[in-house]
Amino acid sequence: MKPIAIGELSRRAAVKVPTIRFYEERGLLPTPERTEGNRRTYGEADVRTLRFIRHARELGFEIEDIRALLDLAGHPERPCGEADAIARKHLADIDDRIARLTGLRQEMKAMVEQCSGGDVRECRIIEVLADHGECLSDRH
Amino acid sequence: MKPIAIGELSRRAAVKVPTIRFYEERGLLPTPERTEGNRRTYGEADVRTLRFIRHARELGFEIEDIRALLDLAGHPERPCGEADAIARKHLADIDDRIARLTGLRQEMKAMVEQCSGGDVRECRIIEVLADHGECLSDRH
DNA sequence: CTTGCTCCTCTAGTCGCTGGAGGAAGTAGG
DNA sequence: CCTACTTCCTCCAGCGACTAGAGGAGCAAG
Repeated sequence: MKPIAIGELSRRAAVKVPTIRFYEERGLLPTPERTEGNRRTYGEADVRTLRFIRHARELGFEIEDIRALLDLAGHPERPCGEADAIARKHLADIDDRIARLTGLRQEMKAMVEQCSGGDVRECRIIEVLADHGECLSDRH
Repeated sequence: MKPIAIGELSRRAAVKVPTIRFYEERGLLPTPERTEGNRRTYGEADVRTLRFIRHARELGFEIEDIRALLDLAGHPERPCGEADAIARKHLADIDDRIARLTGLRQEMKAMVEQCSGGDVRECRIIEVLADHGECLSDRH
């Protein structure tokens, strides 16, 4: 297994180099070994971990949650109730966000469709934004 | 029309007091008049403007976009193509976010359901997050 | 050996707030 | 009129999660 440089890790995990260093500083990634010339070297495990982190971030997990999950992953003998709790919390969260965004989409769509292409005077976009009472949805 | 204090404005527009001052500093709210004792005083127009801002923020508009919209609103003689463009950009954005979140929801749901309640050893949550290839969706 | 890329550390900036310190002004009750 | 309480003022620091830049060193290919 040949060592992986930070740039390659960056490409393979689709995470920018400074962000990798940031994750290391925040304790999400283990302190990597260094070459003689003081460069970080990684292995395949780090690629997986970093993908895990990126993926979790895309799912909206906060750094703290991710650290908790990684801690858990590092201790396979512990029951996974905690990981489950974190994930469930996020499921609820995601449902909420989808509902909100769907409502907002309705409004935004209506706004765009009602725009007559004329002056701002008769532009519904600004009107609708100005008066919350005109919203199509009350989900927010 | 009696003057409105910042606290009342805050309650009526559902925007925190420091956030109001922040918006003022960022040029989203006009510099308000002051009382003899140096307190900001607002009017009904400010309530509407602030609601406009809050609403736009909830829709995910950035401060810069909001400033552009407000500028437009202040010049009713200009054509509203720009407002339309901003709103359209956001509609596309929202659609994208909904699609992504829906995919993520699937995954998250599968994760939670597959959690056996046993050890981390057989916990799907960590596995699924660790390996992007197991995703149910390719939308992200 | 030189060119050009990657990497190092460190610091500062981004966005959109949020909170606190320390003090002045306004208000309601006695 | 005095006191107590609330609201407001300014200024400054901090949050999360990066992102960007300066200034310098290491390394691989031609």
